[in-house]
Amino acid sequence: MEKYITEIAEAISSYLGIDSSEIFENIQFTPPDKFGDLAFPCFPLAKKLKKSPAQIASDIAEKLQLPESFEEQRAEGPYLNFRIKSQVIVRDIIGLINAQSETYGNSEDYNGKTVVLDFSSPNIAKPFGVGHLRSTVIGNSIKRIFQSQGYRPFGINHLGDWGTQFGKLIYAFKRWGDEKRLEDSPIRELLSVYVKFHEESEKDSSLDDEGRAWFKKLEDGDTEAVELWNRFRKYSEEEFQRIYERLGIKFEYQTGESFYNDKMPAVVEELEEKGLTEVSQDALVVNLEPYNMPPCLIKRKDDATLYITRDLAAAEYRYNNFHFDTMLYVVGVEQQLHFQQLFKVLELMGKDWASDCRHVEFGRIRFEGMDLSTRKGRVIFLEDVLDKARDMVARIIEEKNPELENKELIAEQVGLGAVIFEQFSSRRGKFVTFSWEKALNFEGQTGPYLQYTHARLSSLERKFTKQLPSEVDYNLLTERAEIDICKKLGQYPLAIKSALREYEPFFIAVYLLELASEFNRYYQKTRVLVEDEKLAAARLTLARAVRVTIKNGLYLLGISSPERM
RNA sequence: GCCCCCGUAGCUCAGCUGGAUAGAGCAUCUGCCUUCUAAGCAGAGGGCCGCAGGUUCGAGCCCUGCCGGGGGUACCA
Repeated sequence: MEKYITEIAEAISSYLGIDSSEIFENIQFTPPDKFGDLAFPCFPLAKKLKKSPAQIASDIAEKLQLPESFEEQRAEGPYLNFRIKSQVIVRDIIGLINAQSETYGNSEDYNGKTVVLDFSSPNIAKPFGVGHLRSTVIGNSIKRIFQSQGYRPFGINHLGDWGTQFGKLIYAFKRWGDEKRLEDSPIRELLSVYVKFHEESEKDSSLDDEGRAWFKKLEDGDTEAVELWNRFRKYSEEEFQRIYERLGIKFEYQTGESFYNDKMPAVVEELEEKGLTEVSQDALVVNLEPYNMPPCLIKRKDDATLYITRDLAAAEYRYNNFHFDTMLYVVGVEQQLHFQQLFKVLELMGKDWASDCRHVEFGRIRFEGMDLSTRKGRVIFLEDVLDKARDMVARIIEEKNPELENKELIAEQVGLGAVIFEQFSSRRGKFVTFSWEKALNFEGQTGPYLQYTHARLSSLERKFTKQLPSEVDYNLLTERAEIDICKKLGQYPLAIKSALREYEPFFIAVYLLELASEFNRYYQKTRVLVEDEKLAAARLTLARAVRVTIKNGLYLLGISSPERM
């Protein structure tokens, strides 16, 4: 599609003597079914040329040499509209998708660049709840999107394996925990003592000091504390690993916060050397008042470190080791201030790469109007959600397609498709309310809808038993719907580019739904495998282009595309 | 108190750097399975785009105020 926009931009540019990139920016898609395909609104030129937009449009329309891929240009009020030659677009797009297949949509725009993504990052010793799903799934998708455009990605699972909460947990386990229960069901036992701790600390705030004291011991290497912490960590990692495997997610690094323990003193020293720190209320802070922010706490009054201290060390370490061009933190909005402080302190330290760091924030998952809260024990285990989705799909398969092979595998893939896709059903900044009804919906704008479309198209290809002619005659695709589908297919690379620009996988989800829906409308009333073999071949090629594009797009979202379901 | 985000159809959300008649899905109602998977398709109803001003040739989108909701705000992450 970009190719055509460029053609127009260059033609108008040489006609008017204006920079073509400026025109390129202004060219837009027309509202569907009217006014051709691409439009150039003439409003911005009105002042410069001292003529009305409508006048400018008709002037250009009359005199401009029609760019070669177009069959028509006309002025419609203040808009100059262009219609692409349908044979050209059909040949170009289907030809391209056929040739590129699995790589359609990929580009080398960012070859040689490196991106670091900090995502998922659950806290150890706590269950992996639906709350963690968002960062995990969004981060994974952004990673794939960046990779598809040439970036070399480093996905880092910055496990929350350090901090005061572990002091609390150690204290709580020593006081209320049970060895046997820990052996049998580690995460549930840890959750239960953690919840107990927060119940009790409501009544007796001295418990918080106990927790802090145990964290201090842990940081100082106390044997008992370290031994318990190690066990908590081991149990959690086993649980997480199981879930990541199910979701098909891999990290280049699983370096949690504790990894940076020995790297913090250097950062603290550097801050002090650069004169950025001061002691306030017995704590070591960086004063950020000039920037309208509360002070950034580097060390507590008992000398123990804080979250941000570890993040500073981590950022420095990552820059030194990966030399990233961009670093993305896929973390909830509620940590916005934390990241503003982090980036500001890095900037004050003179790290010029601070401006390459970005907080990709997303809205939290709520449950029935309330926030999920680990502290209060309000958790929905992600595994339970995935299991339920899988079982529900299995039931539907039993009902609709009992002959299906590999039922369990496909039920799992489709269940995951539903749960994952739901995370892309609105912009990432939105808060989402978890409901079983939505998570287990397989109709309408859902993952299974796309997977189903893909499966039907796969089946179509299986049913075409004849040999595809080596030269498919694209000129046979003359129906309006067929040409429109090609135009839509051509927009796929643009959807990826805007998804990348705004760290917004949602754009790809929307695009795929539009594509699938447009194709399904066509497919409902037009038979593909017709008697006329040449026509059948041409339509089948179109169908395959749609299937491949859906599959590629679903991959970028982290969803698999079964061929039968 | 201060800072940030949100308010569009009954519900959940789109609406690209302001641009051509505000769009989907769910839910409700009505049709379509002797032909490529009905997890599909077609159709219907449903909107002072929170309220009030302002900027502009043009505002759901930008600015100001107000109302309503959410989040953050020094020893949690």
